[in-house]
This record gives sequence, structure tokens and C-alpha cells, in this order.
Amino acid sequence: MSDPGLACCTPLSGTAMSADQAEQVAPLLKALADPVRLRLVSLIASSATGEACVCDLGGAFDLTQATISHHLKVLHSAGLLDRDKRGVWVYYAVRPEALTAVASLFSTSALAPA
Amino acid sequence: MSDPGLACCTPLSGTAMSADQAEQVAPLLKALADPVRLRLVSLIASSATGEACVCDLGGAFDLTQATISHHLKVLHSAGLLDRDKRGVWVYYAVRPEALTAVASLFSTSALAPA
DNA sequence: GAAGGACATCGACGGACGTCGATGTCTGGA
DNA sequence: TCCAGACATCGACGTCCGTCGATGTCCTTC
Repeated sequence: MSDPGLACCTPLSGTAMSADQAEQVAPLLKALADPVRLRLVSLIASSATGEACVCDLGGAFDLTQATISHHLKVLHSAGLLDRDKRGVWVYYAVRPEALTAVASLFSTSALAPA
Repeated sequence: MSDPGLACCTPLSGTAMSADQAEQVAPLLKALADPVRLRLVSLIASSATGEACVCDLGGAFDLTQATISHHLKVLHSAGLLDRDKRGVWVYYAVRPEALTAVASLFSTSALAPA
């Protein structure tokens, strides 16, 4: 709000993440920042076929089917999961690009200090 | 709630993340799942000395000093930042171990599909 | 010791989030 | 054609989150 003022110490080298970049990645992290959703992604990623149907996923949690469906929708809306309906069942698979985008955050210079 | 029933497709190979592990990592992701906090960590990590004082950090955002202080507290409480008070100024530095813990999420088999 | 500045804390507000029960939609089989 | 099952959507509830202005705490300087 007030004038920027002058730096009191180091002028913060300019190689940091841009505001736009932060606004782009934050939703991906927010989608993953829940124990249930983290386990959902992990369950799907670690399945033998790389995908899993909702009926199997739900059995791993003490949560309502509506809640599991909600979490899967959040992950799908964030672009982290692909959705594929086959007959009565719906299969979810992880989108490697999305996970790579998040992983690159921690391997590049943007967040890695040393 | 009901009986687990029998799997309708693949039995979800058991190498997925445990519930405890998910509950441990989720708070770290939640702390990072905000554009402002993401930029704060990035600014600190990319500074020449690996640390930054609050007076410099605040200048990069159109937010109140109270809000910046709140975000820094969240990151500090999550174990992502170290706090060091020197005279009038307070310096924050990233904790490499914490970032490594998050980074390992995406490089290990827990979340990496391929 | 009085004053001013850097930062934290407090209390409040609006909005978003996680969860639920109930209901809707679609598919496959009797 | 009708029914049962799988999954999504809806509406509601309590809680948490991001932001702010105001105030408190600590340190330096005069």
C-alpha cells in the first residue's frame, strides 16, 4: 500500500518465481494438499495398470462415496487425474505431465536453495 | 462404512503411500499451496545469502505487513522456514530438509507412475 | 528513559473447504 | 421394461483460511 521503500539488506536476486507462475502452480499443490487426495493419487499411481476404478478406491477410506467422488473431482479438475468411464465403472489415471510440473518445482532453482 | 466387498478390477498393488505418511506430508503441501507463500519461499531460496528479512519480503507484495507476517508464520510452523532475529530485523531461511521431504514425494515410486 | 521503527499478535470478517445424507443419472442384466 | 448397482450432483453444515486494521512487544537510538 505505502511506497516500496528501500531494501534494508540484500536486494533479493531476481531469479525467483514470478507471481503468474505461482498462481499457476498453487492450485496443483492445493489439490494435493489433503491426506485423502494424496493417498488417492498414490493408490492410482501405484496400481499395476496405472489406473483404478472408484469402487476400489473407496474401500481404502472410512469416507462416504460422495466424499470420495468429490475428492476425485477436485483432482480431475486440477488436471491431475484423467477420467475414463467404461460401462458401469469409472477409471481414474494420473496425468504424468501434471505431476512432472509439480516435481520440477523442487528440482529447479526456483525453490532449491543449494 | 459398509463391508469392504470384493475388488471389481485390480486389487491395488500395496506399494502406495500409507495413511500416516499422507497425514505427515499433507501439511507441508498445504503450507506451500498458496501463491503468496510459494513466492515467499522462492524469494528466500533464490536470495544470494539464502535468507531474507521481512522488510524486503513485504515489498514484493501488495499485502499488509500483518498478512505477510501471518504467511511467514504458517511456513515456519510447517517447518519449511527457519527464523533468526538479529537486532531489529528478522531473517527467514528455507529448511532444505523440509523441501527435500516434499521433493522426494514426486521422485519416489509413491507418486511417480512411470 | 522516551521515542520510533520492525515485526508479531489479536479479533473480526467473508469466502472456501471437507464431509455428509439425499437424490439424480446412467448402465447392464433379469 | 424394470430393477439394482456405480457414480455424480445437490444442499447443508461446521470448520478452516486469507486478509485486514488495531494493538502489543522488543530493540535501537537519542
